[in-house]
Amino acid sequence: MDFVQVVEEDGEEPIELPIEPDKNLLLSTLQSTFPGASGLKYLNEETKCFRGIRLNDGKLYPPSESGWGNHVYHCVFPKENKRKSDDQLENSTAKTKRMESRARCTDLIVLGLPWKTTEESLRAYFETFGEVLMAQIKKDVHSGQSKGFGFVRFGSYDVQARVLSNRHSIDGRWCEVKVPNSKGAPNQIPCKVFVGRCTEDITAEDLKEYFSKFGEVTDVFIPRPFRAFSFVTFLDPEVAASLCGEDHIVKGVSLHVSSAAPKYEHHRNSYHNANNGGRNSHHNSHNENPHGGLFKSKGPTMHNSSGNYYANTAPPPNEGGSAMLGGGNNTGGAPVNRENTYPRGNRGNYMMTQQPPAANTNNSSSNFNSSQNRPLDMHMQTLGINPPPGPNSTQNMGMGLNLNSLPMNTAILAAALNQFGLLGNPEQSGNFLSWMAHSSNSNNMLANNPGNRGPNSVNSGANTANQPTEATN
DNA sequence: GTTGAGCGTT
Repeated sequence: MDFVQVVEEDGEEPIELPIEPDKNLLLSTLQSTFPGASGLKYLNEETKCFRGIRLNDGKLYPPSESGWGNHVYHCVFPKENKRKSDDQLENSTAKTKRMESRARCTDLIVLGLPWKTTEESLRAYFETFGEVLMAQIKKDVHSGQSKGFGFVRFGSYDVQARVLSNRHSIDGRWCEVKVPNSKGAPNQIPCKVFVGRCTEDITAEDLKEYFSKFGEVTDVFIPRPFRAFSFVTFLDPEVAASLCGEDHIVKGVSLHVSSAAPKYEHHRNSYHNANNGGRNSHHNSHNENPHGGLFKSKGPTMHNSSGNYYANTAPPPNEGGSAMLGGGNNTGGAPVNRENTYPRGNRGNYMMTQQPPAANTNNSSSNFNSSQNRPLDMHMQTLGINPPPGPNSTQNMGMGLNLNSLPMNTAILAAALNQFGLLGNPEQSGNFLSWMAHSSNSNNMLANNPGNRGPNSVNSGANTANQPTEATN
């Protein structure tokens, strides 16, 4: 068997690596000794330059017909910041690259660690791939003994991707590195948009035809029975993003495009059940739960909600009691959060994306979200109004609204809801109207007198906490 | 003090 001499750094003692019968050196062979190495180079005596070794299909090829020669080869490691000029590249592969680099890192679980591996040695191992933000070993609380697994987080997605695609021998044991089950898919940009103000005569084909001029449409979903909104999924999430917030006229109707998955970042490091952008779920991503049951998938509890689709479907009439759970997509057996489901017996069991309604069901405002078993936010999206973002927004009034951030008069909203027949329950409509009267006063939308918040303001303390302050000094 | 599929006291 022939060998090639390889060093990681100049001046080190070379290590001889075996080459294959066809004279190639397997990249995996190289990486088993030099984790993170992406190639080889050697000093060309004639030019005094380093010459790179051809890599194709996981094989490193000898630099000349005569083979590897007597060179001492140097490992090449990817430079993390090499690709700063990505913006100049606009072909589709560059775009894909860009999407990847935009994707965020997640903690990775490292399974099968030797008992002896420490956080230091774990970090040292992975630092050969790139910047390590965190390396931890899970230990028994009492004994301090390693449980044989740990977590690692990288500073760049490229590094993370490379780590995930390699096998790892850490402290003499083959270990597995995976995205933890406790995470959803890594955050990605949604491919799906919400299209509000649809009329019944607008077909999926119409939408597809119209929106295809912006990019490839991979899916159109129109909930049945008719509910005045639909979802359009694009192949390219950037196309989807670019359309959000716009009005588009289809068949003479002004449709409003908005995000299908408002991102409410409750936990900074939370990628739980993050919407994967529909890329892997074009046929399974409408969150429709037609049978009125929970999603069947089980698994470790997820913390829900970042990037969950937002109340985009309601059950058919008479099928109340279903809980629309979490998330966008539940692909890959992504676990479903059961924590945020409503208790049994609570009608209008829609996921609120944040908190179940307060126990006080007599609270009039809390009923609005249950109007016809649909969250008010959904109605708002139907009207092309995005629920206001922000961690506290759905706590206002207990109903997913920060009134002051509404872009419109609540009276108009009420009228529109009535117009759409979304306030079917007279009792609840009554509640709605009384709430509207309150909120109209309190947020001065009708009074239109921003400076005046006199003693008649009906804002409760809880709500005023989230009101924008009018004078900051 | 043992072990070898799993999923993280923040």
